[in-house]
Amino acid sequence: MDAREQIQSQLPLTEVTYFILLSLAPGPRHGYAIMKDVRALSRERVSLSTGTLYTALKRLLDQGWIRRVEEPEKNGDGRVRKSYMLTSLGAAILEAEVERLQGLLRVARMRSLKSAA
Amino acid sequence: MDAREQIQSQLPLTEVTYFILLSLAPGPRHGYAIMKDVRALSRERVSLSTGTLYTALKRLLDQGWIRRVEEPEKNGDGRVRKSYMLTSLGAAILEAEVERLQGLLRVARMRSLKSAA
DNA sequence: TGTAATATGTAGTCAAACGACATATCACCG
DNA sequence: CGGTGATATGTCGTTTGACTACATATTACA
Repeated sequence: MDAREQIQSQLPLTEVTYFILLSLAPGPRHGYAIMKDVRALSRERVSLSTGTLYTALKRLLDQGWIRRVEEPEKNGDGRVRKSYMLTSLGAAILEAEVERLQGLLRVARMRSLKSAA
Repeated sequence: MDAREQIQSQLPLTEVTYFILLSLAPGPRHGYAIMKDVRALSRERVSLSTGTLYTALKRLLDQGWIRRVEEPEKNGDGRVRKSYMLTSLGAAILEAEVERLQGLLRVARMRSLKSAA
């Protein structure tokens, strides 16, 4: 199995996974910031519960799609916030998912769905 | 809960559900024809197992998204093929899902995913 | 001092896709 | 006439992952 097939076999992403990866696309974020970002990105439609978020982050770490970022930035306090960033694998999977989504809309247009015009 | 919220609460569709509904968008089809159509629509990527297909069809019937079509067309033989068509609810849900997918791609563009350009 | 926002996590449940299995007919070829 | 592949419909058991509920702790502000 080549790299492309390896990636394709992970698709489709769930909506939750898609939004988490997309939230990390511009740069590192910690869990709670991801929650707020996803809510904003989805126009309040997707509100991650903490159960969903942290089990998803654990899974994404195991899969090697994201990794922990050591935070040099202790903002005065000593609080530890665990930040995450995309790995190159994670970024590749996100790109592949975007292409898959485009394919879904392409076939909707083929089937003359007015909303897909 | 108004009609729009009723529909929104059913999203996101799974990929399997999306393709089945899309396969029925142009008109009635029976199970096996749906299987072949989905395979073609997805460029061989999505190959429904019969376990997936028939349990999905049963669920979609229960939900009232599709309904059985009485087949007047017995093609010479007496074989019974069970055909299905979209209900107006099913069609509305498919349209809403197309709009959701467009939203997913819109945010990917916002995040400068090159593949979403 | 209390309450809302920030922040991270676990446990148990449920929906749905999947592979494996089962059955039957039809068309065609050797 | 017998076999094989396509057509056609279905069940069962497993696994994945999202969800709700629960649990804990800090910070900021009124």
